[in-house]
Amino acid sequence: MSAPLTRREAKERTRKRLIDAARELILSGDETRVAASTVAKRASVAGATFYEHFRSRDDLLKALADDLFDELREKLATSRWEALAAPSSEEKLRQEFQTPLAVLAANPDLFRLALRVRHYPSSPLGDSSRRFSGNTRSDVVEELVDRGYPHDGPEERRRLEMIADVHIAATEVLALGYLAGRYPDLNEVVDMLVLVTRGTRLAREWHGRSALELDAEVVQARNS
Amino acid sequence: MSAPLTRREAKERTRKRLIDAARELILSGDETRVAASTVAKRASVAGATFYEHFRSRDDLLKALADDLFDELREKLATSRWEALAAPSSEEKLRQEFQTPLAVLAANPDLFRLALRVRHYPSSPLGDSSRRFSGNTRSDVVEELVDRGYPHDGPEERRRLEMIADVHIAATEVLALGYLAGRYPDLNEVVDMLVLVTRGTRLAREWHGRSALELDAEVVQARNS
DNA sequence: TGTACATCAGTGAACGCGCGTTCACTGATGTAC
DNA sequence: TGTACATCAGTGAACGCGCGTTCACTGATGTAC
Repeated sequence: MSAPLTRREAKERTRKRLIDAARELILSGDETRVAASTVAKRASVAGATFYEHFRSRDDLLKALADDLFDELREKLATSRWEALAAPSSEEKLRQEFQTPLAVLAANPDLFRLALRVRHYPSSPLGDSSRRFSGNTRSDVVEELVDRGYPHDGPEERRRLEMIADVHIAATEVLALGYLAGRYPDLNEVVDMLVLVTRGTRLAREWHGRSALELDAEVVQARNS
Repeated sequence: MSAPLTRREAKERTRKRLIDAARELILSGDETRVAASTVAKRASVAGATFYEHFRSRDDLLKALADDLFDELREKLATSRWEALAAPSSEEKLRQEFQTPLAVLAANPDLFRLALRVRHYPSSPLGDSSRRFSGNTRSDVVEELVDRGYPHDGPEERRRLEMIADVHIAATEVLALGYLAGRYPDLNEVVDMLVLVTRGTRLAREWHGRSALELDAEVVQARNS
């Protein structure tokens, strides 16, 4: 039997249907195709109903974008917890790349959406997306500080941000290559990311010395 | 006095006006706004004239995209020539990052366009953009081979592609950070990129050994 | 060199389409007594 | 518990807009004799 829906329940149900419909549409490709009318059609309601729930198309898109990116950020944030549980410090480092990679690989639609809208200043999704990127960078910077990277003064902070940017970007391209089938083995991908940190972590010993000086030292040490 | 334009000249002039208009529009933001009618208006011709020169809106967009990305690739390709001219091998490496960075920084609109359309499967620009990305990766892989990175067998080739992807992605994010004002000093950016190669070039000594084993060796060497 | 015709670049007006949004309305749910 | 009215979720039809594209046409340029 059909439970006698209260007005509130009915309205919430319809709203959810609209949001779900928009979500499917937005994740399955081109968000320029996420039209108010299309969303309504997919939710099996009249076009006018859309405006009983959202002030405008952009209103829905913004709400949805916040939801989606918060979700992704939360999933990515679990990586640190999981990494902390790893036995050795090497395993910890690998975990710190493994989990984000797995998250991105498991949510290709969401991942691709983030990549797509990131550079669209005009898109209503652009804002949430850039906020998301900024947050992710902050998260990673924090991680680096925990790992003992120097972070005093603006120059060292800037360096940490650069390292975070590089780690994130590297993770993203390689995840993309994995999704494209170019790098079928995630272990190889993690190996590569660990290798990148072998370079960037040299910044830990950077105190006024230039990259070239530092590099020369490392090379000497290896050859000795 | 107005030179008596021949028909051919007149038509070419109009075509150029249309392409230039489209180019300005596409570089100055949202390419979804590059409508046939907008382009015609900006070129000061009637809307119907557009179709005397291009079969459709997509036709123009594709032609334009090819032009733009070829242009960018050509500019980036000069980096290798310039790098070869550098005196020392360290300077050479720095140049290999410095020039691409300078190119991206000098063409922010074009750079941002490439980023924007890269992940749009439906956009008529998407194809050219992805072809461009693939070419750039090949170019960098070639560069790595020249620098003595091992490239025998599918595994090593894959590794080279990964390294190329990482170098490109790192260059791009940092260039973006420079454009955003977050990393105002390009020298610092180059330092960071050189640091990244300090990690990835460890792949040169990788022959069947794992990243962790190799890393342990390096750490030992440094501490000795 | 002049005349008659062919070609062709460019035009204004119109078409159909999908879209975002509005509006007067309907019928079911909630509430006051 | 029943009745009269208020509220409100959802609707169908319509509006205006910008867009991609087409079409019959114009007037200048090219060509054959």
